[in-house]
Amino acid sequence: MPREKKLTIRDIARLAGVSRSTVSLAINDSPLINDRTKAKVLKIIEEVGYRPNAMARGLVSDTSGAISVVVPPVGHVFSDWYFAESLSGILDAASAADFRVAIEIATEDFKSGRRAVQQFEERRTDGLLAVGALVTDDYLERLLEAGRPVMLVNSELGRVPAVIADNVEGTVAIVHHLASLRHRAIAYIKGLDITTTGRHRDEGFRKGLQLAGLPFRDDLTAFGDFTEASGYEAMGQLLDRKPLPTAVFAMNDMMAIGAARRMKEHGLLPGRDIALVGGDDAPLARYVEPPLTTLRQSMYDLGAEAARLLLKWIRTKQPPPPRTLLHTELIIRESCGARLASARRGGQLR
Amino acid sequence: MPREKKLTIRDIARLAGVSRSTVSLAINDSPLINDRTKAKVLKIIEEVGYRPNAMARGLVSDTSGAISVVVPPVGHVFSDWYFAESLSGILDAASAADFRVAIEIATEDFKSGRRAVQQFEERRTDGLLAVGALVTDDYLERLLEAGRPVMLVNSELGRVPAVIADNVEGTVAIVHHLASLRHRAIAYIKGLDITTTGRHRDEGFRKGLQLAGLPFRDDLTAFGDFTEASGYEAMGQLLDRKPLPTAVFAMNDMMAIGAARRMKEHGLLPGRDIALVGGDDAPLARYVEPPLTTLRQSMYDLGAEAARLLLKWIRTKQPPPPRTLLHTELIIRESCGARLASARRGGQLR
DNA sequence: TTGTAAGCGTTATCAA
DNA sequence: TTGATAACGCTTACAA
Repeated sequence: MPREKKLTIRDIARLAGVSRSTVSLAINDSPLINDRTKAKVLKIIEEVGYRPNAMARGLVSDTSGAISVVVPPVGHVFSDWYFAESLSGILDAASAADFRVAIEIATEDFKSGRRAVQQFEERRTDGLLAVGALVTDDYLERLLEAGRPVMLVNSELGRVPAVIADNVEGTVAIVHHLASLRHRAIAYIKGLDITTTGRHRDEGFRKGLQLAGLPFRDDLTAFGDFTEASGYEAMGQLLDRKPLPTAVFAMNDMMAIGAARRMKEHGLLPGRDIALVGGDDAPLARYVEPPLTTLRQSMYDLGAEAARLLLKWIRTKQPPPPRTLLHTELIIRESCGARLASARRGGQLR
Repeated sequence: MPREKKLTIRDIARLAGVSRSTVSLAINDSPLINDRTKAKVLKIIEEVGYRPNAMARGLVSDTSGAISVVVPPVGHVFSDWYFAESLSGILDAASAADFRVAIEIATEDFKSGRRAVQQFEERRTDGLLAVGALVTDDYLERLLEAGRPVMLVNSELGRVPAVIADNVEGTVAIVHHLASLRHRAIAYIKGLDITTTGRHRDEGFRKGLQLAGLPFRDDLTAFGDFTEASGYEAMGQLLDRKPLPTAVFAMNDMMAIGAARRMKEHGLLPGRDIALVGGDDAPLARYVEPPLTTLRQSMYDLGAEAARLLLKWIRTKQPPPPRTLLHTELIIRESCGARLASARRGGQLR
């Protein structure tokens, strides 16, 4: 069992026969140091396996070399893949810049501001990234006002810089697609108004109808809360309408999946008897039957881009632009793959 | 914009009219300090919103107050939910103990040992938790030998302490269940040998057959790599067997889902014509058709328990027991819900 | 019970 | 180009 070696910069200085400050210059690749001296010092550092103490460095530089990612508490409307994918993007971008990533849970305690502010005041973090923040999370705005580097991943909140998916444009594309399939009566399963994504999809849906020359129909609108169960319930209401809508847009995939279950219980097969579109491109979307047409927003890309902007902000002290939009992509699968006319002929999909 | 206040222990000392060390004693709730003095100091700290600099504290105490979680690089055999659930458990347990959690990606660079060791040598982390480590990740053993607190979540590796699900017992229960449904010819879709979970399920499957008095049949064994596609392929091979097996055990859910797809293409409905069991209880398992019978191992519990043991290790300097087993649970759903006899009568499930 | 002073391991300033 | 030396903000003997 190798004994706990605890090398410091003094040891290196002694071994190299130079002073501590010379070692420091070598470590930090300063132009003030002679190449020969630097090489000699670095060689010794390599040999003995010395690593500078991050705490001591941080104490002097007043930085931590870490950013925090705030995630919603478990049980939130965003399911795991959403968080996991954005975290992957954040991790990759941060690691590339040699930053560490710490995770924080957005408990009420944290959001009340106390704990969030503390992370900065204790110099534990250099910046903060909020994934899946709600429009009610105003603690982020307070951090921003206090001059802290704070960014949002796929949500909007006051003047806090954000990287978001262009769900308005994407949902317009959904309606356009349905309209091009000759659908005139498009039902709508709307989610909650607390997420930016939801609000943008609502905006896009209405805009899309307008562009297609279709009216927004309250009688074809039902409400859910982003869960599978709420989609099932909402679809139940829509099935009472006469005549039935020929297409349904559910604001997210889980509600769409719930709606599909209700449709099938009612003897209607999505994609053959009725068109169904969701949103998110959750992993599940391609496995349900029939596979779900949906709107893909790459959470990985959103997370990575947000991390890059945050790190640049930390480095340069210059805040990024308030909004960075990333494209969404309409993923067409069997749940609305066929034209309405051919669907009516009862053609088997898949 | 409130200006950047940067309070130090000196400011508090001055405001409270005491010395810096007295403030320190108050912060750390020392018994050496007078209650009145402590109250006075803490009141001022509260009022002005002072927070001790974590770097300075860490420099003195030689601890970071953070643990690292090492996760496999994206694209690994474990899908996102696996990581996301265990991370949730780890986060909850660590937060409860007022520890922070930093994420590291197990890149080759990291695993080579250099980066992993550096995290400790730079005093950035007090302990390390590896989720989904492979049996080839021997850098963890080297860390352990160097006296670092290191634990495994649901894998085994040398003498590194681990918290794992009892997949042997669980898989025995699967075979027992199938045998009790009168299945005698149980086909087997085996995954890779690089995961502990896989090896334990293999062990449990063989043990289960033995207990049921059934032979292990090479001719009913096919191989996959834990992916949906590989399950699909493996099932294709098994469908060539005459007579067909009446039941199939796939080592994990994704392979089982692939197998189900192949069965259906072949005109066989899992749960009616053939019994199918997977493993993991992935979120997807309950949404596929028919819903999949599977073996649940709570990754949340495994993560939380591992974090608790790691933190205790850090606190007490006493390593935990080498193995902590957590129970698995057989989740019976439609894919093998009926007895073979009734299934043969063609009864509609669900 | 409180205060003084000596570190902790770096970086930065300023002479040499 | 290099080497003393003074911060950085805190904890902890040791003294008072």
